[in-house]
Amino acid sequence: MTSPMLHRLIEERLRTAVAAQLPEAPLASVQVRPCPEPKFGDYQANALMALAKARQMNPRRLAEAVLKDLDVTELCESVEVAGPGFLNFRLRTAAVGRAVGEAAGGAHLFYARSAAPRTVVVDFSSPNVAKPMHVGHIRSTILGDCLARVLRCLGHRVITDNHLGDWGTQFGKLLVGWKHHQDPAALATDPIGEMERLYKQVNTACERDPAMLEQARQELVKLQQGDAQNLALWREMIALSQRQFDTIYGRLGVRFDHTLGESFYNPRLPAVVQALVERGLARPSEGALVAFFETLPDLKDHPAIIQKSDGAANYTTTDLATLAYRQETWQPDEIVYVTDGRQQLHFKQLFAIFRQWRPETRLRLAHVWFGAILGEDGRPFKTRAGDTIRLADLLDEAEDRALRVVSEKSPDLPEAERREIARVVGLGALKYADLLPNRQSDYVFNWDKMLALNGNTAPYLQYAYARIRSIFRKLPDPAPGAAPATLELAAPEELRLAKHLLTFGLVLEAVAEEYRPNYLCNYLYELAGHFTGFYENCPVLKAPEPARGSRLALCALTAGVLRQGLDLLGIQTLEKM
RNA sequence: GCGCGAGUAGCUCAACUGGAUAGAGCGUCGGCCUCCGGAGCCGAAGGUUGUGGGUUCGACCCCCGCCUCGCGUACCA
Repeated sequence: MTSPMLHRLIEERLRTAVAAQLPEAPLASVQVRPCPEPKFGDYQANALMALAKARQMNPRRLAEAVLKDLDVTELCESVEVAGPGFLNFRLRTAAVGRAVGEAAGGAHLFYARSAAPRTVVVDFSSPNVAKPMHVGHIRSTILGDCLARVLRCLGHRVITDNHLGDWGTQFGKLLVGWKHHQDPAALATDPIGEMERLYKQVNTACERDPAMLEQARQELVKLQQGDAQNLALWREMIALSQRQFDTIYGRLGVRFDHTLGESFYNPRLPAVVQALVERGLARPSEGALVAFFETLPDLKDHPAIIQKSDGAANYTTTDLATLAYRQETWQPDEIVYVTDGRQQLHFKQLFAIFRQWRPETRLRLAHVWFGAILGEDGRPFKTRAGDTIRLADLLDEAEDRALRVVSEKSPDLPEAERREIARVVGLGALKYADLLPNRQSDYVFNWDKMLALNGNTAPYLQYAYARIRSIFRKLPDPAPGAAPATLELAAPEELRLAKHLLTFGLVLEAVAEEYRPNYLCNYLYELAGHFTGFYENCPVLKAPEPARGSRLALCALTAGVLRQGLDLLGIQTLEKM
């Protein structure tokens, strides 16, 4: 009867009872969820109302009938029909104590690995070669990494792939700049800055000098035709850029299983175009090859070009080739693309073409899009001079600001320790600020808010963790005895904390299902709040047994869930701060 | 024009398949230091969820109209 998640046990039994009453009813919708108000109970099921409605039954009568077939007596002290047909479950304290005791014994941490693991490709970050990573890359990188971590934690096979922008028309201009205007000293000290400068210089020149533009085109054509010198220079640009990416990803703790950039798919593009034309999915129009969507209302007026009039493929084609490659290579059940919301139309087109091209596929395709990061003025987040903010500078500033706070609050710590704390706190704050808002809304960037020690911030959660850890440092016996198998949960604050711990897995599943890490942020913040209530009202070290053992176990489990939850957000914890 | 998205407390944001009295932080006001980390805690005030209809036992959420803002809308990605 044991399980990391009590609600799941209740749910299974409820489904059995519903099936007895309504044998034909779909059981997936029958779910048990936490009550919004503790006064109603701990968990509720409201699916019966919908089932009754669809069958023109009296919802309360159905609920009462189901209740007769439902036996959860060892888990719940009461099950009631409430209001128009809610089913409210109130857990037995002993059942909570047992479940939490199992976790304290190391059996689980309130979540379960999926019974049906999927293979999921997560495509995120995707910076461009020869350009600095900037603030525009942070949300994709942080969100994608977090989703990959959560999916992995739940037992899915996750493949992360960084789809670099390493091909395209910009390389014609870059090659012109590299060959004629390069400053070797600058390239040695700041290769990305120098490449950026070269691109801007040539790009500006092209705008007023057709000869320059033509020269860039020639270099691009040579590159595309496999010119040895241009290929070598292009590879060097990629290598220099990759070093920058590695540095940033190293600081962020982000890693990729694969880095297959756009150029990897070049050899596959002609076959994709040919296949689409042969299947009648694309046809000539105004000199280009274009896919039309007459039967899809959303896309009726938005055809997609798959081959430009100059014969070159564009990003729709590259993405189709990428999609096909991933399907053939990894046989995923699901591919998740983490990009900003402006690409919604592109992904609608991409998915629509792919569905027509491979109608037999059961692949789940998800465009996980996010809003913009804005400055205090409500405009896109830029430097005071109006320039794009480099990601490296942003990370530096996060650490600098955190160091100032740490040095002010803990001046006695050695500098090396303060710097390490500042690194963890600063980066954690930055990531958390990105993960906390609903990803689909724009959010306003604010250093002071993200680094605050109160409110829903990473430093607050890290602080909560460190505070718990300090309790264990105060133990006279550094290796306390085993936690009790069943916790005593006499105080209301203990019970509330324990019940909240029980819902960790539910939240992780919601994050994975809807691709929304903010659920996890809010869960952890609530957990810290429940812990505070417990901590203020329930002495731990001075409590007599058996309360002391139970409370120590609650502390250890809260710390464990905080650490695990923050780790899933890509955020580190500290023993002291 | 069309499409997508947003509009929730003074500000920044939440709100878990439609579910019960829409919640936090900041700011404001008022409390709590003999106590395991005060980098803290407790409390109060603050709302016609842009607007007008509709569906429903029940709507921030679904449908229709309107207003405001952002983004996108065939050869950049």
